[in-house]
Amino acid sequence: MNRISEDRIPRARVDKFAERRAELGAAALQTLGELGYARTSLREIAQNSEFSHGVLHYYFSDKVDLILCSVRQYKTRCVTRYDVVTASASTLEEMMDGFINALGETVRDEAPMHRLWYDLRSQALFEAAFRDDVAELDKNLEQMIWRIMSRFAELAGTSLEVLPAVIYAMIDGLFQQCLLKHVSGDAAAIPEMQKQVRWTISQLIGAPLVKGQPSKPRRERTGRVTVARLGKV
Amino acid sequence: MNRISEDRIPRARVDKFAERRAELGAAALQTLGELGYARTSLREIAQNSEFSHGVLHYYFSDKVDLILCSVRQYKTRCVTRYDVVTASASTLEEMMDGFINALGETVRDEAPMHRLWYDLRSQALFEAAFRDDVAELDKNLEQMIWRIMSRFAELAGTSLEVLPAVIYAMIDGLFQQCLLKHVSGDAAAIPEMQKQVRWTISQLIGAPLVKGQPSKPRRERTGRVTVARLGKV
DNA sequence: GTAATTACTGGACAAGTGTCAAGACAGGGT
DNA sequence: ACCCTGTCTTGACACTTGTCCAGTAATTAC
Repeated sequence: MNRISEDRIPRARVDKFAERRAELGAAALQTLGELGYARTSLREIAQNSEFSHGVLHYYFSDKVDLILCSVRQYKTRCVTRYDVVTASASTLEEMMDGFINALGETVRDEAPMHRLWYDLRSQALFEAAFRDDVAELDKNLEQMIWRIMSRFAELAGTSLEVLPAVIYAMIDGLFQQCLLKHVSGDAAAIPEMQKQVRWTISQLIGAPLVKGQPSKPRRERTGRVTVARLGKV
Repeated sequence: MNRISEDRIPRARVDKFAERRAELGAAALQTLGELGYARTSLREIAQNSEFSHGVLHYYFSDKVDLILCSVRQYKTRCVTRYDVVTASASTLEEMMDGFINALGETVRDEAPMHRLWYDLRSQALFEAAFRDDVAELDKNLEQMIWRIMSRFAELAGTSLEVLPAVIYAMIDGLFQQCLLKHVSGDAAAIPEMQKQVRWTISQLIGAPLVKGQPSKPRRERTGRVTVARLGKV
């Protein structure tokens, strides 16, 4: 019989049940990161675990239940990813280097997990069942970025003149651009993104951290108006 | 026999062939916008056209060929979406209102097309076949945003101190956040996004267009540092 | 007109999908 | 010894998928 529809279960069994759910959720997470949502099947997930495909319907009511479970695991793993940097840095330079390095490492080492996140966020645009979890995770990520930027401002002795949603959009957008280039084989994607983020943050907190950066970047003609351009970093 | 593998075809037939490809590509575009990539099948696409499912393999070598064709159609439709605003505006206020309104209308009227775009961009993170087209479209969108922002700067008599990729990331990120909220039924999503974009652009060009906006936004405690917050707009 | 080529249909195919259920296997309690 | 209960496997189901093809209708060439 299916356990998930029951109640009145001894405490120890509940733990073991939840444990196995987490185990299968991890297998789902791995598979989704490798193949993407559109190409992930239950049998493929089971093959990435040590069980057969039938067990999935013993621990999960259906496919959506399983995927939501794995998304929630991803969430807890992800939203505190950079808090250690925030906590340990005591100077602006240390903070900047730590954050930039952590960003680069994330793209390099955890590309599958993050492309999965972007995939699921897109799925939420079509599938209502994903929206609540995606919205909550998105909010948590925005808050994480906001904590980091607040720490930057604190270390710089300034205050942030920008909305949390805007900063999040910026960092997230640059990260996403970088991720696509990175998985496309562009080796320069990560340092380029790091340069952009470094430059952007230094602009936001009004304290140029970019060495050799002129206060007014040199200009060149682009279309009908003279535009700023990133100097040598 | 399959036409697409042949050559030496009269000029008139080539046109008609391309015409039907475009027609079927449009049907694919509509279907993808409604269902998303993961749930779109060839039979579903054919049902949104006036032909049977078999015809798709007469005009397209396979599913990827068809989808790429539809993506390229989307591209040409999309990348000049806001150029009319840029061209017609002669004052900063006019430009701002025009752009903000156009953004809102896009979310309201063309949500399916744009969630499809985000879906396909996510697919490109997994499927190499999509990467070239997605990268090119992404670049064109960045340039479109850059043209708009350049026009803003021109009208404001200032120059932009920010990278094209960063502005694009910002606008795109805010748009994406808004789109998710909008399809989730949040009626405030569009005006909220419009407020954010208006505020952001006015910050970037150093000319506050937000009526009643104090030069220094009022502060409140959030966590460990005093942070800026959006004033009444 | 007829013949040839193009355009399209509808059904078939194998492979893969989510879902489910009957049974196997273990372990403990009685 | 037995049954009972929680786990897990195996195989099946109804269905969908992309792909292909024999055959037909429509169009063009002559």
